Amino acid sequence: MVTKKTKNITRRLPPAERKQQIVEAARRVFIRMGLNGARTKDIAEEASVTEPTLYIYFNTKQDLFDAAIVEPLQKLIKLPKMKGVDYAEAPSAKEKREICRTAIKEIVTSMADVYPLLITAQFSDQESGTAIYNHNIYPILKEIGKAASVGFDIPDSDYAEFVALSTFGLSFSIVMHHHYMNLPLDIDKASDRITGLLLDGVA
Amino acid sequence: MVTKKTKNITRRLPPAERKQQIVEAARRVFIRMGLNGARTKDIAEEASVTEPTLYIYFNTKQDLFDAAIVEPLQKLIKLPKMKGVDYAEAPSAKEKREICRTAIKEIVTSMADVYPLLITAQFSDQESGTAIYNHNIYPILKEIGKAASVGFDIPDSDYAEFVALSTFGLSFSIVMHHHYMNLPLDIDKASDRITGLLLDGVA
Amino acid sequence: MVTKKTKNITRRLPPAERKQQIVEAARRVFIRMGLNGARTKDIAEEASVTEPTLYIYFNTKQDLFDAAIVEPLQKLIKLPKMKGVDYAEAPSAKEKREICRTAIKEIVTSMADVYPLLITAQFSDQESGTAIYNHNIYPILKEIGKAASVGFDIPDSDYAEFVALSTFGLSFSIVMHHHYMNLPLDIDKASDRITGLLLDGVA
Amino acid sequence: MVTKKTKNITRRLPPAERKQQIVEAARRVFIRMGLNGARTKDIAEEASVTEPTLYIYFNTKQDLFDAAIVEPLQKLIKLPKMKGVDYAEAPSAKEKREICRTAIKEIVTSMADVYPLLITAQFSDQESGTAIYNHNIYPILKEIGKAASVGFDIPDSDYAEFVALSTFGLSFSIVMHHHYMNLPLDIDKASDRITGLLLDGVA
DNA sequence: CATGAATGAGGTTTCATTCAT
DNA sequence: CATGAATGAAACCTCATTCAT
Repeated sequence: MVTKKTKNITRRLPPAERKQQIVEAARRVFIRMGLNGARTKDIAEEASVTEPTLYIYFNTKQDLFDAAIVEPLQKLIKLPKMKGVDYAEAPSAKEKREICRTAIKEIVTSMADVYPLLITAQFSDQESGTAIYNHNIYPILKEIGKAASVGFDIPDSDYAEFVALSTFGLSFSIVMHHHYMNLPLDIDKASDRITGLLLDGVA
Repeated sequence: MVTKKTKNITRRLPPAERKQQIVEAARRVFIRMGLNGARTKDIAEEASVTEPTLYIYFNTKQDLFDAAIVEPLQKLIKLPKMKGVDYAEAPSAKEKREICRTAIKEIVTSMADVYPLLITAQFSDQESGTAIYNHNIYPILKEIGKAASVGFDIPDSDYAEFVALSTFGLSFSIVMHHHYMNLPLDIDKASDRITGLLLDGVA
Repeated sequence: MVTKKTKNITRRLPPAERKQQIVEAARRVFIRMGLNGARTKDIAEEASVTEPTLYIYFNTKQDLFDAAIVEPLQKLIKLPKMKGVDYAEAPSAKEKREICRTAIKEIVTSMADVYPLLITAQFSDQESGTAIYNHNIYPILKEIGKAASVGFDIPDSDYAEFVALSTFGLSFSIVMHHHYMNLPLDIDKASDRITGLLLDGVA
Repeated sequence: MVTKKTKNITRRLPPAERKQQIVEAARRVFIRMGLNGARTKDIAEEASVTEPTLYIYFNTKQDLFDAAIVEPLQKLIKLPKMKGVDYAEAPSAKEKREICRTAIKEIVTSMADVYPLLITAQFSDQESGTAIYNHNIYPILKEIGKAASVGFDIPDSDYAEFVALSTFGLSFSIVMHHHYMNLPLDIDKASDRITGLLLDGVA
């Protein structure tokens, strides 16, 4: 008697699900290995499909990278909706501080989500790094700068940009630290500290 | 008339010079393309030698990467000698501020030099990123933290670490900005601003 | 009119067949050129596949060498089942002689099959030659020696070993001769002569 | 004070000596690694010279191989001067046996010297193997055959050739055994045994 | 004569991608 | 839709050999 061999991999998934599965697998591998270090073979294995299947859903490895890393990065990086207007209208210092804290918490939260994508996309090579910075990061910084400009009442747009950059740098370094030390990130604590630093300097 | 053919590339350089030339070419290419994106062919062309010549001086591409990126990174990253002791002894607030400014200027200067190496080594893949962070970056941060702890009179070592991390993040983001916007970096101005932020918060 | 281009090589063979095809091609090339003289390019051409295809079925050239030369050598070299026991029990001289002739015929037959593999594996370099001799040839010789010891009633195991070695040498040289002179080998005639020489010396 | 660096390698040897030194080094390396496995780098190191120096004395690696392996092989392989004539004239059986033993001793001695060269040249690839066999080995075998034909009074030249081949095979296998088992070869004992086998068969 | 520096040609192996089923 | 088989292109690296000193 011959028994039919059955593979343990999922066959004939609905296209959307399969695509999702591939994108997520690709993301994990790209984050681990970078664009050029990742092998389509590894992505396929991670997604429990064969390599040709990748090419049903994506034309090239670069497309897959875009779908797995660049697009979600762009989506996530837009999220923090600055409430500069509200901020300007807040009368008391205490309220101002609270609004600021909330905004920074949003930024830190976003950074925590975005960090692996960011460093994967941003630092894969100089050219795409520059592109990402110009098209995706800098515009956000300018928005944050504007909000800061209104919120902190900074007329000097150059200094406002510096403040925005600082917010980015502070969030980035905190998340980086927890990332490489493999520590859980207490977002509230981090946001509080960053807010404190920004408003008053080192305690 | 037949003229003797002469190649326009420099032949028969002393080993030390040739090696230097190769290392510098490799650095440029690795910074542009990353470890996995860089091609030995490109490095050879950039250095005006043939590929086999690379292998006279280095056994593998990885060795070349180490010599071109990792080793100088490690050398440069050690430079900023924190003067926490001096700082503690400084009596007046004004003097303290000045010492702090000097220290930060050193850090920013170092960051400006180190930035391309840092992102090339740190973000080529997760594994080496973690290694670099643990062996090269975090120890420095702890030193800066100690200096900050003494200088700012911070008893909480966790918070001191946060301050060190902040210094890193602020320098990093400023240098990053100028790097991708292809702008010259005014180190004095940047240091002043960072110092101001750290000591007093946003103006 | 444009006709669909079709390659004249067999595509999409079942793996077992393709592997077999590659192994056989590799064997021919290795026998012709030796391990270090053989080029994967030549093997691929001989097998009517491209070089990468070789690496689907074998990890390295050495693996291919093992599969094409070493493994069949080990398999074939085991075949001659000595019938020393039968031999001892054979009563008459005539029967003894016949049993001896049969055994030697088996050895010569085996040698004829094995010869190209043997010299390819044995004489590619000193190290592997020694390994093959110790692991594959000498054990067989010891077995033959034991059979001879029983069959010819030789108490001196050292002399029995010499007899075994002689059988090997006689078969080897005969097969070698026909191999290089490109002559067909008459196994019966060869076996008869060797048997005669071993039992009675030069006629 | 700068001291002049002095290399520890011998410079400016008389050409003949230097050539000799290179040939011997090459021989050792070729015997160990085979023609295609040997690296000119290894040969140069073994000879304590640099690679270009090899090319002062030899045009190609193949030339060096010929000088180191093929030529000495051809020289040594000619040595055993068969004394077939003497043999025919020897009257008594005992004298005949003694002359035979002497001849075989010469062959075994020659084989012991020649063995490493023989397998290196003969089995590096099929083509050169065939060439060596036809030009260097077979002619000798024919001579030995003629001597045997006279000495043993064998009219059948085909059988005489078989006897010559047998002498070769017996010597070869004995020397091979001692070579791979790394045992000293007792030439007298080996010659006695081979003589005995050839004249009388297994004792 | 001998070498240090360099290279042309080519080796094995990898990888993203395609084709036929 | 998914795969098993195969490949073109090119990667890293090696090696015999040459050139200028």
